[in-house]
Amino acid sequence: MGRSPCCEKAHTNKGAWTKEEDQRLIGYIKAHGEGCWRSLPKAAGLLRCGKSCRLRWMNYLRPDLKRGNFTDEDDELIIKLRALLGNKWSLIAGQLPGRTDNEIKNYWNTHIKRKLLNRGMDPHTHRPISASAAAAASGLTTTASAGGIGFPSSPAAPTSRLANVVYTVPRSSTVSFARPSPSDEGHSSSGGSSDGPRCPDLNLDLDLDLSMSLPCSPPKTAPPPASTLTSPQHHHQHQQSICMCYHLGVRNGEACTCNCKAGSPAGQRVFRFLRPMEEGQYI
DNA sequence: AAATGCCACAACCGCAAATGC
DNA sequence: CGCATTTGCGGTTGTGGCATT
Repeated sequence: MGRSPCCEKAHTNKGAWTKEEDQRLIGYIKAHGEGCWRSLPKAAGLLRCGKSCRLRWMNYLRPDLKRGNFTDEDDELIIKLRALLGNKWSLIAGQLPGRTDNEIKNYWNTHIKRKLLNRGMDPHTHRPISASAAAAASGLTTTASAGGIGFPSSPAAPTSRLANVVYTVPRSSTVSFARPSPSDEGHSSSGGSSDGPRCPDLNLDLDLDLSMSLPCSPPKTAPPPASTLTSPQHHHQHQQSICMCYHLGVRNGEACTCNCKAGSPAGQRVFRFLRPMEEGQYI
């Protein structure tokens, strides 16, 4: 019963990849492109499951990956994005070209958590440790503490079922979140148990680089050529049609009322999208 | 020099969304 | 429309390398 295994485990290698396996995978993808991960191992002569091949390629072998240390600017961006998005590592990685979700996730767990602790910040709540400790002492869980990211908690905040959250972004850019209540969002992955607004008014001072590519449609719908996906030219071409809907979790352009399709004028930009809240998610 | 502990990173697992039929 | 399959994501684990004792 249940799901069939993704591959025939008895005949697949596990653990660290060998150079030969890497070369086989690189060679196959160079010749045939990405995709069809399920059938790729057999076609490429690899004794691996498709998921393993995909992970190896995405996290390690992709030619556009940036190796090396994170800069302080990267750190700060990750901290802000993590505060904004929660553990949406793939979305965070989308803002850091050449970095993978796995890499950022690991980096967060190993470096940035400690960095925040050294600053006296709780890495989970992004609030001063003392405040978190006080909240903990008073019996509040991190999820229940309404404040979120370093702004004062507001117990008197309204509990509207569709709380609008406006994130003000420098460079004349404003990001708006309209968060549906759990009963409104049937597509939420884990249902969500948000009771009350978590971030009624937030200014993260998030300095988004508008040159980053943020396609309105999912890559799957309109996939750009892999070779140009991360090229500076590609970024430049999309500077005038930025929409964060897809990268922030809304698929198929739903709930997107931004001007990305028509090409918004320069200057003030307003992005609107639904941000599904995960169960136990806090920002 | 050997033993032990810690850390960082790669890889795996399970689940949910997306897609195809 | 419903089911099966594929893909992608996030949490967790395993392991190799380095530091310390």
